[in-house]
Amino acid sequence: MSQKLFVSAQEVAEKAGVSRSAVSRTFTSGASVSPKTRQKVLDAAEALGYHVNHLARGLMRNESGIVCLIVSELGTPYRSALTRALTQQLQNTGKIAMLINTDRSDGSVDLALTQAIRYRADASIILSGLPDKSITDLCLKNGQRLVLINRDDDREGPLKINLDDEDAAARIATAFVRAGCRKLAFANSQTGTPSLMARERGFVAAAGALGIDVIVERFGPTGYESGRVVAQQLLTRKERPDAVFCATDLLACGFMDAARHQFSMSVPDQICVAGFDDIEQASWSSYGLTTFAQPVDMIAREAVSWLVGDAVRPENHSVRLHADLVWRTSIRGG
Amino acid sequence: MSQKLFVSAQEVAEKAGVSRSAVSRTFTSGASVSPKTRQKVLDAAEALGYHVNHLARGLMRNESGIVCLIVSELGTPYRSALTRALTQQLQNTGKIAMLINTDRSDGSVDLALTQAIRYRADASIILSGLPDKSITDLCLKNGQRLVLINRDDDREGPLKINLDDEDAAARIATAFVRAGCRKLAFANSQTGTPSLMARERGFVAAAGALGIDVIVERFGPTGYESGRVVAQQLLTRKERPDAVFCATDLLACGFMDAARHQFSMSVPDQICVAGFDDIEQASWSSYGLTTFAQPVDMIAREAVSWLVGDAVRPENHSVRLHADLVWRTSIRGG
DNA sequence: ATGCCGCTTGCACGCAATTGCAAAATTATG
DNA sequence: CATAATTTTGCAATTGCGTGCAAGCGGCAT
Repeated sequence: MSQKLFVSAQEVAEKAGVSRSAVSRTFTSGASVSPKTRQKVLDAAEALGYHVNHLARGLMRNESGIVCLIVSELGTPYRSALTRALTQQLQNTGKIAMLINTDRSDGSVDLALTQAIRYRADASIILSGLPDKSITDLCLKNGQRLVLINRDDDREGPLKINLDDEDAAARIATAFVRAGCRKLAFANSQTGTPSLMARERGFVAAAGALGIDVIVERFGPTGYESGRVVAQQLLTRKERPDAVFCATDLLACGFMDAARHQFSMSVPDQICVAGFDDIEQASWSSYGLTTFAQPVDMIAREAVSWLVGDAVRPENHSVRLHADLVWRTSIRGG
Repeated sequence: MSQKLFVSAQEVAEKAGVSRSAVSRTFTSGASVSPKTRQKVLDAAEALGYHVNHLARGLMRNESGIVCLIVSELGTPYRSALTRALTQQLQNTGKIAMLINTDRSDGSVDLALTQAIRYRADASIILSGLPDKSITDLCLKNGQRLVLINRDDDREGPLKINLDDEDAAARIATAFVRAGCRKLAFANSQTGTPSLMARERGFVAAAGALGIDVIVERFGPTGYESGRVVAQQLLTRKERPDAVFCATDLLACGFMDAARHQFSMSVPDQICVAGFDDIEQASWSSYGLTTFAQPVDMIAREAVSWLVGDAVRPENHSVRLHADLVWRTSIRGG
């Protein structure tokens, strides 16, 4: 009574008075069915509430249609925006997203990928963390495609999508100098993820080329609170910086709030601030943060089109996308 | 050569020198296997990189382990926080989340549920929109469980999780009055979702009971920009309100920013503001928004524990959770 | 009428697992 | 040591579906 099973192709076949294969062919694009049996099947299916079992189909075709999204800190603006774009793109191409949370703990990503393998996901997209080589090898060996977003890794096989972090950092350094700033600082988290470190490297190097030393301060995870703490550290020095590049917008928001409300400083008059990601909050008028836009839609498009493509893909495929500078009011001039 | 298939239980059985059932039993908790065959199987599995095929398992057991999350506007702080909590809870209980984006378009949710049926999801959790009755009936008939979060619907079968929106709205009305406000306003979006309308109703009713008329203004979707527009509408009246309850925090942030930066008003001295959701940004020092906290973790726990429970569930199960008032600085006094 | 061609259709097998049942192997008991 | 009791184990059936193969069917030219 309660656990009534789903309708199967068999039942549809009986009701339509055809063979089960006819039902199967009706729902398989490119199969040979005459228009009239096709219609009989569709009517019967509609009447019974039949829907193809994608578990069984996946079993046969050896292609589940599932793509695994591996994410940490989904509650964060940038991560959720990217996740949204990815699931949307996947849906548009007939795939479906499986979502797995990870945390900082060791092996968390490996566990997620194991789940992806169990469900025979066609591919996995990794937005956070970096899996063990043995696991990625297993994925690849089984024909599962892998996409690494913003994780600068040099192993072969996966598609790697990155931004021009270093170049962007250099651009903002010159922007600061052009605005008359001379005491530059970089605010980072302590997570040390590849893209954050690339921004730091690029900023320090570009400033160095202009003859300026950069004060680098790192603290905690990549969030608003850390931005406040770093502000505390930078603004209690005897020589305050007059421009700060924050590794992410969340850090920048925290920094600006502390600078304004705790140290009564004016942005951009006394200190210029820039961020990275272009989260929605960056455009809110309390911040007006000048920042670099992550091209989330383009990232999603690149990832998904590569996943579904049967084009022979080069062994070491890597995409580098450009981050546009979005100019707002947190830097003087412009 | 490329599409090397996954390792099957058959191959593991051969390598371990046992039958395929022994392999199956090794990976089925509660099955009877002797310690030594079990070990032989585990060794062989490890060596070959074998992982149980959950598609096939789901087929046999008639239980896929998949739970469908149906969400719109995932990029939004509240939605992403709730989604995160849900996927985490699901993982903790051995289930896995499938994520489907919906938009405002007709039948978008129905399409999502169809996908859920195709993949034989054990359950679906709907965070946005409301599906057609014919579809939910189909889900329920097939033994798929349904959870509706913040969608006040009266159909039988699904679990409904709601907050005490009306009561919360009444509490904030008295708080405004206690702070000395007399000209109350309510800022809403035009989406007219049940919980938003409940907040509006509750606020208007409670104010009415205190002898106060409420100016209600509605605009657009539920986001920051709409908050700004509503501010425009409310603050250009000849009699400005001195307290505004915004249906969500995003609206409240937009409202506060417009009030401060566009109308040069001081919050809370000239106007008090309250929101709903307690998104992370509400606690940022630029806002310090007094708001009601959505108990996302508790919502997730309730939903998931009901999904996995075999307890006979009453036909019309409904949970009403309490939204705590988080007092910050956007209302005078306290 | 016969032969040929092309499109449909059904049969039967295979995909990767779980599980009831009975035989075999192990252990406990008299 | 024989017998009973208790696991363990393998066989075979089952889940829902896709697909190669051969048979069936209709149309057309000879």
